Amino acid sequence: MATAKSKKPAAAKNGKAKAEHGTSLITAFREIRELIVHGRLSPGTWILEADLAERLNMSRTPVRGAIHWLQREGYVLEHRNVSKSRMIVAPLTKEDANELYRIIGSLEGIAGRGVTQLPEGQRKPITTQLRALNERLSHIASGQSGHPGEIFEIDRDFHRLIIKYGAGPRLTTLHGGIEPQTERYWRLYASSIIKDLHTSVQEHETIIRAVESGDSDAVDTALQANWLRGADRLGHVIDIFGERGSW
Amino acid sequence: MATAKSKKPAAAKNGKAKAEHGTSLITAFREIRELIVHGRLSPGTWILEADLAERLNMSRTPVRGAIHWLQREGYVLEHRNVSKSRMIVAPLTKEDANELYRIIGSLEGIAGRGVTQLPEGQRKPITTQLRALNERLSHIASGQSGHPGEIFEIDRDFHRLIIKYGAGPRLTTLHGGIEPQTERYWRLYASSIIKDLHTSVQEHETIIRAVESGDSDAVDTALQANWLRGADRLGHVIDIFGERGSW
DNA sequence: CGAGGTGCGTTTGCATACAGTTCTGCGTTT
DNA sequence: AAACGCAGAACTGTATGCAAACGCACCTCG
Repeated sequence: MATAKSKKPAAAKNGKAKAEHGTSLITAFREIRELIVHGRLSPGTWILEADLAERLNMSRTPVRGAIHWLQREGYVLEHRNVSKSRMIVAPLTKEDANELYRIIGSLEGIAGRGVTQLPEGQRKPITTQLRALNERLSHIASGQSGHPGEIFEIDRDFHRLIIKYGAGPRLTTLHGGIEPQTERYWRLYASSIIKDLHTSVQEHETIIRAVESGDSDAVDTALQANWLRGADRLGHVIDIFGERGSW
Repeated sequence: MATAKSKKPAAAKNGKAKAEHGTSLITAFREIRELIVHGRLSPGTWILEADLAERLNMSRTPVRGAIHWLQREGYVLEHRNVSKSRMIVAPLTKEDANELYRIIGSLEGIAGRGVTQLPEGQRKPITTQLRALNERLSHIASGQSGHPGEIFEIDRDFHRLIIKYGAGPRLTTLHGGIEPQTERYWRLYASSIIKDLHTSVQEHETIIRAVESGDSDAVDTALQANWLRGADRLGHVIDIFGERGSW
């Protein structure tokens, strides 16, 4: 495949697929990231520029740029040491998960400190929102009703709130680059998440209380603990099902 | 400038300027980063692809990619909200410095924890190296002899050692992207660094002792404190000399 | 029969051409 | 004289062509 592609050379001319907003490069970046995160590009498989370009109805240039971005953020690795890199989708390993979760926990810890340094008038509505999200999680935990996707989204929103109010521009960008990668692992983890959900709810409750008390160290610690526990739970699942999952 | 540049269209054909190793894109990335870090591209000024391409003797394509990398890492920002980004060299502000130092301190804290978890046989030679570097700093501090560049390099090597032995691949990459940005601020700071050098030496000593004792929390805390103190000192200088420095 | 070399195909990386958009500067009009 | 509008230029973003390099397979020689 991806051999003689003289079929749609200027197919994107009539602006069919670029209907979204933003530039093609950003579109390509998001699309390819989605493909990787959702597992449509399996971990360990190698990436073909021309193939993706055709799939996204654009030229190789923006696709190329997007792949390089993804490489820098860790979604893509280069096989073979130097020169003429052959890009592969980053595999999912236990060590990588541990490192990834440690990093994001640490970053969110910083953001959590930022939240505590807001005046109390601003902190109050934030805790209200956090509590509302955690309520929903708690409700799902007791009712065993929600499907994994919903749980994931609520949890993600919970953490994003902290970033939104506690992180500066740099930290926000950094987090935005790393956070989606946790979704790759989360999908592995989804199977066994529901039974541990109450633990997560409790950890979140600890975080909220720390925010309310305004104790920076406690917030930092609680956020890191939440992620580290997540890494532990994830590591357990990986031990059972094997690395790289069953995509 | 950067107007009608029909002079050296295929000048790079004979492989004159690409004599180094690696691809052009990586070369461009390093070169432009150097230009920014060393202040030859002043903070706040806007970046012209064509101009840089001519300066580096290559086409706009790799330059373009490099600029996008730099943007993602925070060396470059886009002026004008969305669409048709006009890139500018990231300005140096007090808030940014604080955020930057907090982030890198946190990341090195993780690496520090990693170091403490090595078996003692491997940890010993590391502390020896750390001590040797700190000796040199201490010597300079008492003799008031070294020039700022040397001090910077020794301090950088100190922190890089911790990354080298305590960080995984992800953390190493992340740190490698962020660390050079501290140099931009360090140059601002250079003027008043020598008189505070003994403080830095003491902080390093604390770090080393924490590593020796194998106390993860202590190492983490000590590293973060070192960076936070640095940010404080830097903030003081910025208050005096004004933002954006006197490049 | 095995091992090493060579040649071809595929793919990446770079350069350049082209189109769209925005900013600037000058002229005209009120 | 000042302000608004138009025209022109310049810069960014994208597409495509071209060359070199990597990998694989086949063929040949020991």
